Amino acid sequence: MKAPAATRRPVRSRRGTGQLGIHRLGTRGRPEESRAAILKAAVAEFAENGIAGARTDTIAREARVNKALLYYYFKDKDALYEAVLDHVFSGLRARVAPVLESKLPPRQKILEYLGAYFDYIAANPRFPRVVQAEWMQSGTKGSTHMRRVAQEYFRPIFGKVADVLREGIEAGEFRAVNPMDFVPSVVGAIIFYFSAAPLMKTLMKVDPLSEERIRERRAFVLDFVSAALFK
Amino acid sequence: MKAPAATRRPVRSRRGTGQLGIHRLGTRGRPEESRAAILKAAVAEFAENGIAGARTDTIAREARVNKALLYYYFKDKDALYEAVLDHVFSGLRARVAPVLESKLPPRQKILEYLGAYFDYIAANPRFPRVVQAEWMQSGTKGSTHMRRVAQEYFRPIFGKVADVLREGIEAGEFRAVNPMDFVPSVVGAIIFYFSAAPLMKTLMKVDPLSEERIRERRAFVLDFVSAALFK
DNA sequence: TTCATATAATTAACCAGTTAGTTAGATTCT
DNA sequence: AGAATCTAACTAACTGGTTAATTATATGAA
Repeated sequence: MKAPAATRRPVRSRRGTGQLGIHRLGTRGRPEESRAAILKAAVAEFAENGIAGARTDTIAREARVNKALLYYYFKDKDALYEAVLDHVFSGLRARVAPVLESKLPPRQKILEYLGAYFDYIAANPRFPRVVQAEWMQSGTKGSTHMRRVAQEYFRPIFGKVADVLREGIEAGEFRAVNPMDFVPSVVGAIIFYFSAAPLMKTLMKVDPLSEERIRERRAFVLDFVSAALFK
Repeated sequence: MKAPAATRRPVRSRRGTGQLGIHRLGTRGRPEESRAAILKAAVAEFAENGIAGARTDTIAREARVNKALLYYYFKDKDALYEAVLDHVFSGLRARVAPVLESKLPPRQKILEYLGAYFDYIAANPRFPRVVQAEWMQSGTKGSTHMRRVAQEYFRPIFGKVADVLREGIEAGEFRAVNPMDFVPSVVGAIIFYFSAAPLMKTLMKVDPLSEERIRERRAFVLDFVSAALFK
């Protein structure tokens, strides 16, 4: 049976979340905030569930915004993910590039680079997971924006690190390492700790993400790489 | 004209897809093979698309088996994934545990351990991705079998590596490292290279997975860790 | 040897729940 | 008024999982 069509009355304004108090972002909210809230919620959701596992409904709900607004700001789920990637990597580049462009001597430059990298990840421990979600897609599949991200962020940074290494090696300060080996090794060491943290937590007494532990970890990474790279 | 019916010789084994050569797995084929084919296809699919992104239809198709058969052998998608995890980790343990239980002196033992680990991953470069898919789920979510896998595989191996480290440190051969730092660092260095390989491929000339490159990479990892750990 | 029966292996067809994305409009700001 | 921001309600397509039937093999009684 269908309801009498005539009854369809103009809904009027029955707005508000239903919850009181909480001033929602929609309806006259600063659009910047809405967009930012969506992006932030997306980071969390993609990190937690991967690309395919992320739910746009959840992202919208978590951002306290109607799902359609999400599609107002972002073309589709994939574009949203792309925006998340850009957010993550532009942040990383912002911390790391200045160091690599500075005039420090090779030793310090490498150490500062590692430190900056580490600090950025430590401040955003969810990021490695967001990124790994992308790598998984990048096998045979097209993954167009994977390539873009690589070009835009990785290549220049990689190039600069390679330069520093060459410099240090030529100066006789570094052992002869291939950047293609060195970079993924140190990045892997930095990133892996954080992406494995939840798992580690289940089998150690220590909280792997406690402030104190992170300090210790940072010192270890710098020392470990120093010992491995410096002559 | 049709051949005289009398010639109808006992068909014997006409199992075959209709395609020649390829004896299909279905229709009363050796069940072992079917199960194995499903598992193999599942590894590939999970590695490529993550847990949520993996399609049971695709797995079945790729295994040349009806989807219902997949559910005949495995309770559900999650159980299948669990089986994949067991497959991967029991393989790893099989290579690594004997080394750690041997009577080698600490130095060699660590090197052999790293080598065995590396070789296993190198022989199965998809595995890291399968595992990372799981870690992503393990945030706030229950991820019951994550804990199980950690208990069953990681803890014992971790414990043994920690023992070797302690031994080496006490003997004055190793620098004093916390296993909680050392293990994720080296594992990260090993794994990361392979999970990042597709991405690296897009921005280097060299194929990061070529046999020659892998040999080089292996040597690097052993050397790098040696320099960082040994006094 | 032969035929009936049980059981393991396998499949085609289906379905109910989910989810990305849309539509048509409502508010608010300038 | 007009553009920008925002929403409730809706839908087309997909996907995990099920069901009922089918085929092949083994077993055992006659």
